[in-house]
Amino acid sequence: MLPQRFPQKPSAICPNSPDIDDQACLAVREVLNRVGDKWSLLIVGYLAEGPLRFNELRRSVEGISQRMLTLTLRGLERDGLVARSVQATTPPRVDYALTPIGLTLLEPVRALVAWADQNRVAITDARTAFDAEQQGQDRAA
Amino acid sequence: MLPQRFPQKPSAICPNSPDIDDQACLAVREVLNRVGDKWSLLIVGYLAEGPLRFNELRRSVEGISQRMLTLTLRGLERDGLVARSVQATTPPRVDYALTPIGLTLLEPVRALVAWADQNRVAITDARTAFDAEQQGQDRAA
DNA sequence: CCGTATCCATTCTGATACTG
DNA sequence: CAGTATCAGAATGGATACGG
Repeated sequence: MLPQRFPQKPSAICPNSPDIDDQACLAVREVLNRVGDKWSLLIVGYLAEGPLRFNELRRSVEGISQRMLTLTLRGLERDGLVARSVQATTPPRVDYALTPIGLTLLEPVRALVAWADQNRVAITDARTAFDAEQQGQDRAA
Repeated sequence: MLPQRFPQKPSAICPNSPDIDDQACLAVREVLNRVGDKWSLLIVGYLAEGPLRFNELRRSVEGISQRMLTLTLRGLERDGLVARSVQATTPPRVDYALTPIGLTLLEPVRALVAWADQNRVAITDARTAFDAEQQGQDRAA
């Protein structure tokens, strides 16, 4: 409802429909932020095959620290993408599983991953070419 | 070819096909890293409607600093997603446009954005509920 | 087993000032 | 107009130690 000095919106990010406002833009970026961090997608990927316990995830996601696993799981749980269930046995057993929403996330994520996979060679080549050209520029100067 | 202590791979991130190796996993995460940063998708979104000059982008992408616009554009250019064309007039005119690869990125990105848009309310609600529950936990302790 | 707390290094980002 | 350089603060991530 606030006056917009820059009413133009990026079609890829926020479809130009009347009921998509700046709030949606922000929400989209927040979601992308979560999904784009270092571990979230990897964890969602592992959970796609079924629930896993904390230390099972820790062993699966090679290289992740305990701290980051906890933090990332909390984030996913907070957003309602992952469910945490505790059985108060000794020792305690904690399972993590995708929620229904978490499951639906899998589809667009897979599309993006497929794109990344299809274009990774082209991207690597582009990087190499770009870096080589930069080198040349520096020498020319 | 190296022995893998953890051969299991996240299906969402790395499809379990024989010719997708750990390199692909890394490449995918690199791509996701680029796409997941603060400004890239926003810029790709604006360029989806056609080429734009540097300062046109600056005015469109509200809140971006000159520095970050430069850096993000360089990154996208390096990855071959955006093309930079200079006309050496005075003052110089520099146009940025999506490359063919950049254009193909738009489709999976739109799918993710659509998901984010469809689920943003649920996610916001989940966050509120989670935070409220955390508050309760703190008080209970 | 499943965390939390603390500390530290690295990276990212924005503000500002300056150049061809 | 289209950048680059420099600096400071914020955010991110890892290592380690400790607690329920």
